[in-house]
Amino acid sequence: MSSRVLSLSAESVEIASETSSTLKAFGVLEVLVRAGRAVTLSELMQATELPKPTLHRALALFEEAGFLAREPGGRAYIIGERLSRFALDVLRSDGAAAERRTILRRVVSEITETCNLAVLKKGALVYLDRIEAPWPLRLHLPEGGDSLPPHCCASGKLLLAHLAAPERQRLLGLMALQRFTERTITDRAVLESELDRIVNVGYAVDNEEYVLGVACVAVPVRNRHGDVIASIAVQGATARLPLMRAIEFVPRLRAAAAQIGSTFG
Amino acid sequence: MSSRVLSLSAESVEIASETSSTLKAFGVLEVLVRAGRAVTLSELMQATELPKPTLHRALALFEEAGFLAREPGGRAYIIGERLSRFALDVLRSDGAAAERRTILRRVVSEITETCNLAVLKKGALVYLDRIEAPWPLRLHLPEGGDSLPPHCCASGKLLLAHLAAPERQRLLGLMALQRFTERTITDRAVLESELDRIVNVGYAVDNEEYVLGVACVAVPVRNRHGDVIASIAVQGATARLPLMRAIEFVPRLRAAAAQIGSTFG
DNA sequence: CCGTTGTGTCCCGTTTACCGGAATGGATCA
DNA sequence: TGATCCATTCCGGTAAACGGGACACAACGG
Repeated sequence: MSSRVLSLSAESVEIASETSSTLKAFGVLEVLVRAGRAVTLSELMQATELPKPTLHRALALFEEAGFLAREPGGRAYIIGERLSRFALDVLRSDGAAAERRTILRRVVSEITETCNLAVLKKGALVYLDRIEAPWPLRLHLPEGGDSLPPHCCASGKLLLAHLAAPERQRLLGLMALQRFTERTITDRAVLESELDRIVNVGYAVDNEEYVLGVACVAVPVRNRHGDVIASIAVQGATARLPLMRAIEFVPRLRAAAAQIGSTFG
Repeated sequence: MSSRVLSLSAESVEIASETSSTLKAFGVLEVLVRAGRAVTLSELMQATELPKPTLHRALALFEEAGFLAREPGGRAYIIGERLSRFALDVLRSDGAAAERRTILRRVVSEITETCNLAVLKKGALVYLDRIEAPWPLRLHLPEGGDSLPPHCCASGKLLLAHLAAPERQRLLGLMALQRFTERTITDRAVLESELDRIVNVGYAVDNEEYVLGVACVAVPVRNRHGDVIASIAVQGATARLPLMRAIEFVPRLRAAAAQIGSTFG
């Protein structure tokens, strides 16, 4: 049937609940683009759950600006010249990202375990990049936008540990220390001494503290002033990668961290 | 030097005089993306002539939503994961994509061998499109989202070869050059002279360097400024398509490349 | 031929989120 | 230590987005 609702209902909630008109409009574009064909107003209404006039205004705006166009002979919207050009520019301007990803990819191909590059953003851990090792058993973690609680993963603890003392205190005081497994550290004093230990040994581990059966080891990435600005971590199922073996990767991770650090101005 | 003012003054008038906040924000993204590197708030102020708080709000919005990210350790803005994914979706489902597909299909029907259209994304090769020739023996390559290592396929080498010199150097220095067959080029110096040769002759070959029994020939797709932005390649089992015969298709591929180049604004 | 249904577009009073000058905070360098 | 530059936040005024609803228009079926 043609009643296929663009199969994008997951997205719809986000878009409709978005407060900013700009992001709403951008979400509409994402839906349209992912459909992979000309899309009509009503299809977009179903997919985004936005009111008709709102959608119409956004689409008219983009059409006026050349980002969208109308299907010749029909009313459905298609991608415009300007948006197409913009997309090409995006893909061409990924110099530094390409470098980092290449370094990460190389580590993964050497140790054949999943690695990631993460930073702390507003007190939460977010991944800048992640390369999966080609094992069938994979951990499905929030990609890109979403974030992880820092108190229970290696990267998070590592980045917390290297914060300036007052900042670290402030964050620790605010964090909920939610329990995920029986090994999650939920005691503030214990976490604090763990962080001190991490600074001393120079790496952090997650011994099934977030997901049972998954262990991680993280090392710091430093800029040229020596500040810790990100972390590289290796992560894997303990069945294949027991913590002790993961720790053996620390020297290799450190080498990659040095390379990646030098890509940050 | 770094005193380059993004050389985008032409755009600035439009953006500052734009009434809609959404289009203003989009214009900012266009400027940022065209810069091709991390850009700071003040640089964008000069390039767009927008007031500081306005810019800051737009950028914070995009950062929050994952379209942009910060240079870790720095303040400059870079392209985020979500924008990158969006761009790839646009190029794949563009109205122009239909046109490109038509051109590609015609080539395939003329030479009855599989052809594809690819770009580099974050240092890896991704297909924008691919038309299979109707032979029973087909190569099953990573579909859709996945990507290929560039050092061992014709398109990858071709696109690497046409990168700006410093960028190419950095990427080469970092790549793992994993071996896939006995013919894969795993020596950096050899690869480098191969890339130089590719620039000179104007096409690239893959002589069973990725999969034994599969050969490819790739030619560059250029935009109207002459920049290499993508590649078209023909690929086939050597049993049916020995490399020497594949090379005979170069003129035909070049003609298609010229046509496809003109579909990229 | 005329309802009916499924569309796309427009109007307009309400409200909210954007605007941008100015003040604040926080680096870096002399 | 103070000067300077730059990013970030504040805040009152206002313009722009919002969305219910009405209207046009086509495509059908009775």
